[in-house]
Amino acid sequence: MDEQTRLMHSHSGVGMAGHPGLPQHMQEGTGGSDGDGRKQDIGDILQQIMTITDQSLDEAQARKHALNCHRMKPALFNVLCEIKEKTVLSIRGAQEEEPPDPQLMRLDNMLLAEGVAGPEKGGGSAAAAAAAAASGGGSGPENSTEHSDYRTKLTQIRQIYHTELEKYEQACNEFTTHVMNLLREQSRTRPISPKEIERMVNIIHRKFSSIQMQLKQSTCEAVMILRSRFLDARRKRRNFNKQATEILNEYFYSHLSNPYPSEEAKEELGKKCAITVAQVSNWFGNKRIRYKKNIGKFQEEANMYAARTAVNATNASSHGSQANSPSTPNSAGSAGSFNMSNSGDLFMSVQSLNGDSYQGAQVGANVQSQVDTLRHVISQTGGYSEGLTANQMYSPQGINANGGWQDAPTPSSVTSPTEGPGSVHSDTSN
DNA sequence: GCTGATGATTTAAA
DNA sequence: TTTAAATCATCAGC
Repeated sequence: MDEQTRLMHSHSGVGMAGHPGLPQHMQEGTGGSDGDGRKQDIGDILQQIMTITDQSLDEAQARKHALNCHRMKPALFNVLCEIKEKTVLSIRGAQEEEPPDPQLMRLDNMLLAEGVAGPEKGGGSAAAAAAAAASGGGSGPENSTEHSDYRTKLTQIRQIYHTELEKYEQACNEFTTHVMNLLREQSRTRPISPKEIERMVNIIHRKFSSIQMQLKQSTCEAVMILRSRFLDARRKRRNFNKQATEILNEYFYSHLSNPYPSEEAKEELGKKCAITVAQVSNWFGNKRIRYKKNIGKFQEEANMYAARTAVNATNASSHGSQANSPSTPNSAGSAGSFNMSNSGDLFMSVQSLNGDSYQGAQVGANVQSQVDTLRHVISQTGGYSEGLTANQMYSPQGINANGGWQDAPTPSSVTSPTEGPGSVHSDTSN
């Protein structure tokens, strides 16, 4: 800067013709040859620019006016703009070429999907539909009330979002206009090209869009909270109806040695219970772990279902028809039909009643007597105890020493478990 | 309101 | 991918 000033002072003596406030000798011509004269002109203008702050306001205004009206001004302006373009702006320009922010895109997509952004869709009908689906398609008054509540709250979020967005946009436009006017004004004395103004506008927009992103993020969070509050399946948990539970329990206890229904069996159970396959899987997962954890607690239940199964088996046998139970993957019941009438698992459920057999579970004498009764019933049906001895019937099966079902790991492709002396085919029976 | 039951979710392992 | 196990969140009976 000092060097520049010093150099510029060395050119003093060259002035602007016909302008007030300039040395008289400067106004009399360009002086010397054309080339030298132009150089001196430029040097003089630069010097005046550099010293403009040292002058009084009136003097500065007069010089400013003189500069604006100078014949060399447009050329100088262009040159400075060009230099600026090649240096600062070229660097800045490279930085500005950014791909669209993926996070912003995600937020936009989510807000669109939720019906918060974009055109009004009846207060988030898509989300309401999702709510209906999540609640198992229930269409009771309770559901509709909750959905309208959900919609109301979503509409509130939408309104707040749009209000804030409008505010941001308004502020952005105001600020942009202000900056543009300022830059345009300054472009009369500084080398500011329209392109640079445009870039500045883009920078302002980016700054504001980062604020917008925060708004979108907050809105998304609010929607997520709302969704979890209203749509979270856990919050919407409803116990299965009694009949469904009975069907599931019936299957579980009749396949106690291998309570891993195949996909087909799950589908069939799901159909019968009016629940999804996933729910069937959940139910069996829960049941297995809870049964294993506390066999004693489930003894009575197991006993009851074993008895029921036995009775069904008896009826089935005497009527020559099949009981209504889904087949296990390794049972040889007719495909698609519910066949548990002759399942060897019946024995397993009976065995499970024998507390000595499983992890120290206690079984009372009454249970033992029921087991005996069941054995009797089973033996009467003919075909269930074929080839089985009393020892086989009471040998520990199903849950092994580690607390797992023997053939649990391959539920969908179960083959016969290892059959040692005194063992019973886990699911056999055919 | 407390407590057990229960359906769903998450995490780790195979 | 399926399962066990742990955990969460709600339901339901008292």
